[in-house]
Amino acid sequence: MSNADAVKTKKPRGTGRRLHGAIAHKLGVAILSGEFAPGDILSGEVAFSEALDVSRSAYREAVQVLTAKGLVESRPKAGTRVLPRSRWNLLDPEVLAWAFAGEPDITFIRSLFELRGIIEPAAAALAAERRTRDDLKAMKEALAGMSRHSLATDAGRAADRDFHDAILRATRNDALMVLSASIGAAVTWTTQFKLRARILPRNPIPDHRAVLDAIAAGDAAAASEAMRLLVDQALDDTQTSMAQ
Amino acid sequence: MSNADAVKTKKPRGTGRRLHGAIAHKLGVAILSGEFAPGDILSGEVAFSEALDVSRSAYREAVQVLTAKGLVESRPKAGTRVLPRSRWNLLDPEVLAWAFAGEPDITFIRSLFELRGIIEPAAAALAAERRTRDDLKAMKEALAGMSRHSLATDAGRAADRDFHDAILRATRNDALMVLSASIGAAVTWTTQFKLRARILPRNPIPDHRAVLDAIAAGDAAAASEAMRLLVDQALDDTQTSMAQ
DNA sequence: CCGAGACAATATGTCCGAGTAAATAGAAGA
DNA sequence: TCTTCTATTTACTCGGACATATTGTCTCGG
Repeated sequence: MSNADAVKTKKPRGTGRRLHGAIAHKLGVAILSGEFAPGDILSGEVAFSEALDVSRSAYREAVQVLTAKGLVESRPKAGTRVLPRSRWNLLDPEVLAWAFAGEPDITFIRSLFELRGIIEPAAAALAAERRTRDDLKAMKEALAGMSRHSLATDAGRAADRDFHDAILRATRNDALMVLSASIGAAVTWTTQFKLRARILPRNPIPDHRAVLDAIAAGDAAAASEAMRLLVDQALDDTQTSMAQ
Repeated sequence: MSNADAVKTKKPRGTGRRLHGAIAHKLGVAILSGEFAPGDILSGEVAFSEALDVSRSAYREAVQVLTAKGLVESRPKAGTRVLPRSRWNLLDPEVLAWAFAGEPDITFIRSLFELRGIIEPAAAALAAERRTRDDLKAMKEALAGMSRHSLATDAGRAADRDFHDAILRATRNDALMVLSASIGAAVTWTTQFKLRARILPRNPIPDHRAVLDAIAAGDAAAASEAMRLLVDQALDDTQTSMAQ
């Protein structure tokens, strides 16, 4: 009975995740924040696993996660190398979460909004053509949720996400629906930025209702335009809140 | 009596990948092809690892990869469950590869083209405004490569990918550049479909040149329109080749 | 007869140590 | 100087053991 083991009874429950998930989170945030730059080498499985106080198995499984998301690549003798940013799956919801865990790059946020400005108006147009009664029902419920709760609450932000999600689902396009998670994350985190900067976003209900009305009417062009306005205003709010 | 071990000298080098990568590939294809449907449970780590003739560590690392891509979720006692399709990271290059490994869903291919039809014209417009001299040079070289080699060759398809990739890079938008891998994959595999169906795609050079010229001229509207035509024609070719 | 709480069974999660294979750096030779 | 070979370093794979958490069941009480 090694008495040294008795001291080691600490439970490294850093997050609520599984252990390897927590390790992946830690490493992912470190990479996204630039602590480990592309080209850097995380050499030494044993060294890192010991430094993080986990077994090599847990560390390796964490590295597999990072590899699956295109953040690193590991080869014998060469070690585990951080890949260039172009290989990162930046639209992966988890990677996105890591990117926003630190202080996110303003340029990157603008990129996300530019993507929203491309995807969502087009999606709204498609939704106007293809939406079913159930889709409209989901949108209305989400909008009602936004009316009940402020965007300052989790419930309000969830309703906002649900609204945009319902539109993307109404496009009946799997590839677009996948982007829902990414775009939803962008919506949520940018909203939190505004709050962090003590900026109260203007009342979003009218803009959202305009989109809903156009989709319900089956007017693709109007839906696209209404959504474009909505995204533009959200970008304005975000930029002013980051400027200060 | 370990003489049975001596027989076990076989090298299960299924693919060129690492072992856990090969397992992940096998499981990923099985899931994408519908062999394992959402909700199905891959219960029994030991059973699966033995069935695949690999250690439990290798199997677990493979499952971590699938988990990272949103294909499965595993919990103690409950087993490893295949997640609903909406949770899959269908735009992940590796997942896309698994989707095209079997016989891909026509609906899904149409979804990808719809996404291209949204992204690429908008990207071309942005590229027209932001392209540098180096960007134009890359596009010209890619176009030259397409002229030299037919799309029936790997080199030709690579040049095609390079062309679209250069445009997305010229947008100076990280979020759009990430989609490059996905869209590039869609371009490559759909081109191969046409070949498999003995359909010779029409000469793609003029269409591509039109896009390049508009971007070089800095005419965003023209670039967008030219790209829209290009994608539409590619979709036409693909649909006719799949119809037969 | 039905519901709530305790309990045990089971599958995943974690850890350990050894041995294998591969890729790069260095040494030896041409 | 260039090529080839060796040798070391590093990731990769394996098998086993223990810990942990969830779930289904069983019992007890209403």
